[in-house]
Amino acid sequence: MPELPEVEITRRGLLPDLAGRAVDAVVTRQTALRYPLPRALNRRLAGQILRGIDRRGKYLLFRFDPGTLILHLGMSGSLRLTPPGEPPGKHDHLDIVFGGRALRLRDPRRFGALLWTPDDAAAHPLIAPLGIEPLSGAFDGGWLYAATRQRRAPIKLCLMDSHVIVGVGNIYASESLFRAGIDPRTPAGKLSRARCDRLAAAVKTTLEAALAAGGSSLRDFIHSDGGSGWFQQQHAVYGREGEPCRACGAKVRALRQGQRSTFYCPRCQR
DNA sequence: CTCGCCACCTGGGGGC
DNA sequence: TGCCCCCAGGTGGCGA
Repeated sequence: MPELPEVEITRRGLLPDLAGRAVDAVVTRQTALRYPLPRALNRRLAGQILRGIDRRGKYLLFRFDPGTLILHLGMSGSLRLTPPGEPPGKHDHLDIVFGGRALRLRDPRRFGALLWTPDDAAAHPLIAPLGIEPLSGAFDGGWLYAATRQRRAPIKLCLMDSHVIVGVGNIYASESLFRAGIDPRTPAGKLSRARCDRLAAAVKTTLEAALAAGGSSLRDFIHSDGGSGWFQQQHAVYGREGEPCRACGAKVRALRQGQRSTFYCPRCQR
């Protein structure tokens, strides 16, 4: 489910409610996520103050004095704050209780991950190899051009490789390539410098538009009953196979790349 | 190093 | 109704 904008919206929504607050208890119901849940979370965190929530790629980093809780929402994970006493649902695997309210992790597919590190989270084996942040100033056409020279893989797969660029998932990869007018099958190393400029700008614009859309419904999202899911967005090509391109009217096409669906406009994207 | 493929898991929808 | 197959917004780990 979540790509970078959804993860960032979650972070921003939780931060003002939770930063500086002490954990009352941690309640674990299902320990089999992508990795087994860390042991003794309640003993480790009870009484500890949440110092801050950072994000690296799609990982959320919950900072405590003794260490950092590293959370990835996988494909179906979500976090929200529940009112006191609300009973957990079937896929609510973990609660971190702050003053009666629970920060509740729901993840039906259990592709999510929760890890604990007493050390610098940036040095953790899952965090250290991550690629560039697409919304950072360092990410631009020049960077993208240099990073793709040796790559023959299709540009769409390259965009989704978290060891190259973080946070761009299946939806926003298709959307960004549409915005840049680039065929998703183009070998990454064949992109000209000018096209890299356009693509880097398109990635930023696409993610920022999603952030803005989510930001407007942020409070509802974090405090909702969870049934409303992620904010909706008007996609240009994603999920629109056979429908007319919003720009030129040609039929949007779908194909498979790396066992994932790609959507593109055959006329606008060359 | 780069690549292509598999794995993990549950649920929903369509076709028969 | 039921069953079976396919699909789903991620990514680590494997072998080539």
